[in-house]
Amino acid sequence: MIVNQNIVRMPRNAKGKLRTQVDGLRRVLIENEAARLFYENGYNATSIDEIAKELGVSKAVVYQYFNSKSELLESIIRDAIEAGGQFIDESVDNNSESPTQLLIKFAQGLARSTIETKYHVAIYFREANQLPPDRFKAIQSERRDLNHNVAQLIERGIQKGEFSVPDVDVAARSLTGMILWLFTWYKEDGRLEAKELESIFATLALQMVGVKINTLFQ
Amino acid sequence: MIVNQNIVRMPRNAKGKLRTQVDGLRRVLIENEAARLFYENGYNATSIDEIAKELGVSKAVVYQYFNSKSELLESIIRDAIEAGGQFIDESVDNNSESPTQLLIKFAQGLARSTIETKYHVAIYFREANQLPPDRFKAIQSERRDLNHNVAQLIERGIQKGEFSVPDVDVAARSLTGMILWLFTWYKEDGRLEAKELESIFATLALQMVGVKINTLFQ
DNA sequence: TAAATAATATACCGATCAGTATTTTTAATA
DNA sequence: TATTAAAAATACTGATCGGTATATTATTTA
Repeated sequence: MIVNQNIVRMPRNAKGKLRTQVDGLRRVLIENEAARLFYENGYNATSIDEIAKELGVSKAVVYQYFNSKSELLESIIRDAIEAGGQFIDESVDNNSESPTQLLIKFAQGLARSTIETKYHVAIYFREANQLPPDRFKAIQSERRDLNHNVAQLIERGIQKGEFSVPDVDVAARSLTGMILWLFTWYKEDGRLEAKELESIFATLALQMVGVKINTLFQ
Repeated sequence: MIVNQNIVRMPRNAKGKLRTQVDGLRRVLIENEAARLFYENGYNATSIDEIAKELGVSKAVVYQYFNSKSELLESIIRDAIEAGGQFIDESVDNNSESPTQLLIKFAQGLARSTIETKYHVAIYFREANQLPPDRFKAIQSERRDLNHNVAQLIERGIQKGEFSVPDVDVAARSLTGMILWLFTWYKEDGRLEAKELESIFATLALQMVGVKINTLFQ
């Protein structure tokens, strides 16, 4: 969630529902600013003071919403996983569409999500091991699940005679990797629009899993 | 260069050629230990004292071989780029082999190199922006060159009617990205041998660039 | 074996920073 | 307007660390 607005002082009369909304908004603003700074300067090289200063507040405010620096990091990483994971989750229980159709949706969705949450994704892959060991392990297992689901999609495509790959697991990792790789090179002001990139990745994904052209129009 | 040996005290009678060799070996040993620790704990979270301690020496020894912590980081990153870049360099001036053959060699070579220098590659992508700005820019431009060369190879494949991709530049980035992605998941004790992985990536690469099966046997 | 010096270890300095305790400011309300 | 308490700023602490200056150890050689 990107909100183009400065953080404001919390009004004392914010009660009940309004209180919850204001709290939620401020939490998001803090997290997004932290994400920007972690992305640009690195997690360890960014101080809480710096984040607060960018928001025009003191670090006491940051500590009202996050109990520690690592909690802030974990929140950013969880957002990245959730944003990227939703598209494969949607396909895993979908039996009405063909694996080819589901793969197209997945590639497009993951590309779009990676572009939209580029900072979060980059921080996930660069800084996840800065989390406390138990939190890091929790994150890792969620990632395995995601990969498992992509592999399952490819597997079904093979069974239906639509796909052909030399190794399902490596193909699944390569597929997600090639799209997530966007976070290392995507620039807002680049040659291609997000929409065009989505379409390009869908095609590359289909080619990678060896889709038979004739199944596209059957 | 991985050397399975502890760092030793520099003998005072090491002169001339021997001196150079001992110096070189110790430099490599320090760099590799630093790479392991940077990989596992992060650049900023690793102290020079820690690196020295792992090697059984004091940090004064580290500072004999590297003038600063960032110089150590730059050396690791340069090694990663050189290791990965050599395979595309080899193909760029090669006109005797077909783009298909060159792509196979590139995919295999990059996969092998990524596996062998996994720590270095990971550090490159995670920590490069911790370098001083001018050093970081120098590194970035070398990476652009690599991508340019891969794009050129794909371009030639298209001209010869062997490949077909929706966008040359995105295909080039996706190709290298999918293979480099290995650094995020490859484990020494995994299901597949390095040799098998090389072969799998060669096939996935060919499929990704839409190689026509008939050109493989023509 | 003593002098000399290369190699290395130790001690130290200044700066940074996460997290917390204390003080100040703000604004609702009586 | 005075009181009160929530919200935020400020001040502070203990620990870490890059880099350097000084001290110590080892080894060659006279």
